Amino acid sequence: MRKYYTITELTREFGVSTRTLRFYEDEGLIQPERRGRTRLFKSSDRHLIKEILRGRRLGFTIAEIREIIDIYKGPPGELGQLELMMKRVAEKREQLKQKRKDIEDTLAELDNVDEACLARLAELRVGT
Amino acid sequence: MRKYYTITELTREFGVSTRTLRFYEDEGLIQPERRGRTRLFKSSDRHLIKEILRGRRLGFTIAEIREIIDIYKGPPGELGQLELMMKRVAEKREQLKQKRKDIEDTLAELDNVDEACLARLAELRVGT
DNA sequence: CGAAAAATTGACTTTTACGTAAAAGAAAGT
DNA sequence: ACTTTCTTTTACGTAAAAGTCAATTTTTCG
Repeated sequence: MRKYYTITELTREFGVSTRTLRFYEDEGLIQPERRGRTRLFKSSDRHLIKEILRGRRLGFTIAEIREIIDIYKGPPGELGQLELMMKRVAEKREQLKQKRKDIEDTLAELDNVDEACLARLAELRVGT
Repeated sequence: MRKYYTITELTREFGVSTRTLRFYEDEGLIQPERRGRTRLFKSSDRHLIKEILRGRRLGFTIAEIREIIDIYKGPPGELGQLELMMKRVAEKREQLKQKRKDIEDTLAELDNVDEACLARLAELRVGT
């Protein structure tokens, strides 16, 4: 386990710019330590970045990603808060399931296209 | 089977604005007929809109959605084009599978959160 | 130490995907 | 016929998510 990552190490690993990581910091999604002015990223920050980018790939907005991250931060002590959190978890789950269904549907259509292509290829080989 | 849909019928059905549908037309994603100036949407247009919105939910850009739609338009005749298309189908499939994996991972983390919440709830009930 | 490479801040710009408003032509109900 | 409701075009506006540029530090390494 490494102690710290520099910002450029992480930009290279994840294929994002420094501007992007600083933007995420401005947005409060990550809070790397500082030595003087320089940012020091720990592996927990690195992991958070992974989650942020995962959310991004799924088309979530920064606000939505923030919600998800807040959820990960662990359950609060108070009863009302707990119930609210579980409700939010349920909502996110529904969103994700919808997306998964969208993916399955799209994959199915791509399968059809693929078959049509193969059929057309076969025709061509026979020499239409 | 209905013959035509008006623009507002579709906006209501899909929960989008007229501006959005016109925007998609400007972008060449749909091409409704015209009677005079008024747009007439057929069920094929309606179906296309469904696909567009599905892509949108998945976080695809308009350009990417256009690619997918172009793919659906059916296999071209020429061999080179066919091979190109199959390559693009394969690429999209990979993108979608990545997204699906992202979803599974996120769902798994939500499961953990849920469990933690339930555990905390149990503690509260016993009276910590 | 001293130069080169890396990091920081701040400001301005860009792109995407629409929102909004204005002005005017068409449709439909009474 | 008249009013209300739709619809259209044109044009400008905007929020989100960075990109880009410039001017400074700060670090690193020979």
